[in-house]
Amino acid sequence: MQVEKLVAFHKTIGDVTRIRIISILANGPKHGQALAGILKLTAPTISHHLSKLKDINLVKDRREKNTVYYFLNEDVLKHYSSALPKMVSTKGDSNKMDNQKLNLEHKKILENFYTPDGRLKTIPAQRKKKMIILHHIGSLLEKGRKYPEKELNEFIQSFHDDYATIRRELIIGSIMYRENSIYELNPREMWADIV
Amino acid sequence: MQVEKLVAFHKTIGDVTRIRIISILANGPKHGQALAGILKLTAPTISHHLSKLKDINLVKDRREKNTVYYFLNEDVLKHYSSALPKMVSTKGDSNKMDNQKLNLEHKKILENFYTPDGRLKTIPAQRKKKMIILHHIGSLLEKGRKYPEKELNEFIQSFHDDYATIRRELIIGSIMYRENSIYELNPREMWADIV
DNA sequence: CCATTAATTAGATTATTATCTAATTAGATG
DNA sequence: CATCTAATTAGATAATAATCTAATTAATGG
Repeated sequence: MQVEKLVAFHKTIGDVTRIRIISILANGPKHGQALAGILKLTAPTISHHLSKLKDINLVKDRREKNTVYYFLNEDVLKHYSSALPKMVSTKGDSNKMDNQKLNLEHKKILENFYTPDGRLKTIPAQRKKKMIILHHIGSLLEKGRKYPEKELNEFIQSFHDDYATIRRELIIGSIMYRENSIYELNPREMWADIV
Repeated sequence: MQVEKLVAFHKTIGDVTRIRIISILANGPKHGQALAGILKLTAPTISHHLSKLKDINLVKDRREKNTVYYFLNEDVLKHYSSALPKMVSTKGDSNKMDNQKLNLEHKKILENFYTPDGRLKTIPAQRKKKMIILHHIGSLLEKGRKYPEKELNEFIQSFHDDYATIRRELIIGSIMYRENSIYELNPREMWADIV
């Protein structure tokens, strides 16, 4: 999924007239004049909106004699509507834990070291616990993305003020690698292209 | 569900920067500076977008010391994302038939009198069949909405050219009622406010 | 070929909005 | 109280887009 398409979908849906058109077409195909009549808009305006809806493949048309019937492609609607919620629950902390059936021990450790706001209380001293935390932080970075050191610092700082230590640990634990002060994560996460 | 809210939701989501913010917040809370750093935008710009996201309740915040943490309200995301697909499958002809376990006889009658495009071939002469067709047309109108006669004509005309007859039949069959040339349907359909 | 009807395109207007800089507010801390 | 940092607000600019009228294209039917 490219972000642009997802954005285009929502941008197209985010208009009262187009939502009304979708709502009408949900009852079955209609031709342009009918839509214009129901919505009290001119034909060119309807044409304009239909063209946008066709751009994202949400509406298809079929000519019959002189008039063109427009109808919904429900698959597109379902596909893009579910994209964001799916992303959030795949990517989000707690849900991901559930998905991966992360064992309770890990769960507890994360809960113990994080405030409810997602900040680290302290950096675990125990190696095992520390690795769990580091992997977790890593899981929140984006695969394939190159992070300048300054940017990585800022990111880590949203968890803990001692970003230097954590940054070093990420390298030592080989969760990230560095090249000319540019940091990158090992591939793990989907949705890399969004952030 | 008011249309305005649904539109506002999609309009808000339909922006690259805001999608990216959502994607970031899917990993857990972040503060404004962090977002600005990651997205390489200024603080006021981030503030602007967060304010829009807060308007639709998709993002909440909590102050901690001097910095404000923003986090996603996933319920809102799921709620509004599912609204349109739900509407389409509830409202759409074939699906509604399935839902209501409309018996095969009705189904056949509807199929016999409708073209695949949703236009009426003829008005059934048999009373029973006529009522099935009329109820079906009524089911495509919106509960609680007042239809001026002209508008109702246009709507009916998208099914059949003889709108006068059908309009009269809708009244006789008490599917609609009229007051000062304003027509209204008996409550039946959800999503009344969209079309 | 001409007339009709439906749909699209062109062009103009108006409204909305994403982004920036500069100024302001709000807390925290020395 | 003075200072620092984070966030918001104000105001400006430039881009996008919704809608209309007028003109054009497409297909049908006599």
